[in-house]
Amino acid sequence: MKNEGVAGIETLKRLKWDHLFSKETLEASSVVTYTSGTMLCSNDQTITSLFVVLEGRVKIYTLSEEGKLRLLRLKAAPTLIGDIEYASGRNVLHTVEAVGTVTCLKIPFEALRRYNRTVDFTEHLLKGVSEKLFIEANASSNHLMSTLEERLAGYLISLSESGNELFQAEMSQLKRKEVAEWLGTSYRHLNRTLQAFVEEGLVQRTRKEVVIIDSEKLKERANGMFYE
Amino acid sequence: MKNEGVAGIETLKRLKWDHLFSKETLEASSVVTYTSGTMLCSNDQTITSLFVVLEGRVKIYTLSEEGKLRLLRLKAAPTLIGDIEYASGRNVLHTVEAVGTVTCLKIPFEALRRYNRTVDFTEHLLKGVSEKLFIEANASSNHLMSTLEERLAGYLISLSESGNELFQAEMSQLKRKEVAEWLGTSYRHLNRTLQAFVEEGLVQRTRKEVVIIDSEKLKERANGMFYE
DNA sequence: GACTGAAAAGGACATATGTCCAAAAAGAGA
DNA sequence: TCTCTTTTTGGACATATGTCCTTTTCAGTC
Repeated sequence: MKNEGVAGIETLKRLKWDHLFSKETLEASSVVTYTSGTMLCSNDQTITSLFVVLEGRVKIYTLSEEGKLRLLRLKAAPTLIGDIEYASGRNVLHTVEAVGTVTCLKIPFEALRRYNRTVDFTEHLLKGVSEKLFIEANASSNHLMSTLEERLAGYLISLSESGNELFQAEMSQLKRKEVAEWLGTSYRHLNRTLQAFVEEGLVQRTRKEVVIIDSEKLKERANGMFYE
Repeated sequence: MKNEGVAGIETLKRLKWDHLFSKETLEASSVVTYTSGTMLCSNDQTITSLFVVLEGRVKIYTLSEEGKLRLLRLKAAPTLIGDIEYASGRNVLHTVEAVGTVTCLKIPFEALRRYNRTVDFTEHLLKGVSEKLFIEANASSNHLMSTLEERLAGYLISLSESGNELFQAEMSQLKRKEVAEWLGTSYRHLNRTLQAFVEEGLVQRTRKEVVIIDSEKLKERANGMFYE
């Protein structure tokens, strides 16, 4: 790790992730900072490094050829980017973009292959990738099997219930447009559905935010949909 | 491994998977045979063993509370079942059902944790889970971003192109109803779309099968959609 | 060969959702 | 305060897809 790396190691220790990497691996790595809006990697590209997001938040999405955006998640540090590609040897699955300033530890795949094939590290990757698969699979099923009304109600409920802090930290404060992208619908239709909730007295809508009025009925509308 | 296990080891060797498991692990495992239609595991259940499908084919799907079926894949041996759950510690993500007779090596998670925490094995799991994530993510994007027409055309093309033998082996010979479940649509709408293709002279439809007539135009209709 | 159950085919209608716009409202600078 | 841009809001319309049925066709089996 280059001279600027000390801060990186500190953070790794704080996260209890320092045991995952060998000395040689860290020496081959560097701490990188990205300004808001920078892509850490994008769709279908090849990448050659793993990113350990140490600080900041990233936005994960796919962009189709026709330019449609599918927002998957906002993720807060700590998180891994490039794990799936490292594991599968494929091109980048999802585009990742910095939201605000982001600090990463950038570790070449090459170094991982040479100096880091430990059970600890591999199990860490495995656990992480499995979690991502769970989230993706659920999102996918949810989308397939329910209407926007249910998903939107689920989203609002998930933002308001206690015990769901991680989701709230990551997914609140989306702009309206981003909410639409995340729910996989058009801005227009999101508004329409929101309007319906307002008319039924389930929520109140200001220009800035949506406030839940009748969380019981809203929960019924969500029909079991809940995000975490 | 119990006395019936010899056949299991033979198969593992043939698949070049024998180096993945320690002697102790194999001793704690057993070879199990399932008759057609049996569930190896189902949605939201807990499981405690990994299944190495040695012979036969399995059907992977999720069943929602309302009884809607989402068919994910037909998979031929060799394949792993329960890897995601082993890795994440969560309940079963997808229901798995035997199609025809299926032979598995059943390995308790317990034994894996005790006797099998090797880099080789963990990397094998990691690679497998990543692949599954890729397939799931693509399916999900495809579904979100394209109409049934495109997906159906893509399915038909994917079944006919050479160089796609794995997909063909696993996904041909679905019944019409299953195709609908896999494409995530209703039987009715699948028929309607098929009918449109017939009217345009893209395919010919007998009661048993669909034959491609104009694969060029069909490919255009698929609009880049291709499954593998 | 007639019966029967499963699969195929499609008519009729409802609806969730997308597309395209235009007007209103709010901020951001100058 | 006045522009200029961005965001919000919603009208009008098209369409992809689901739901519910009825009819047809075929593959067994008694």
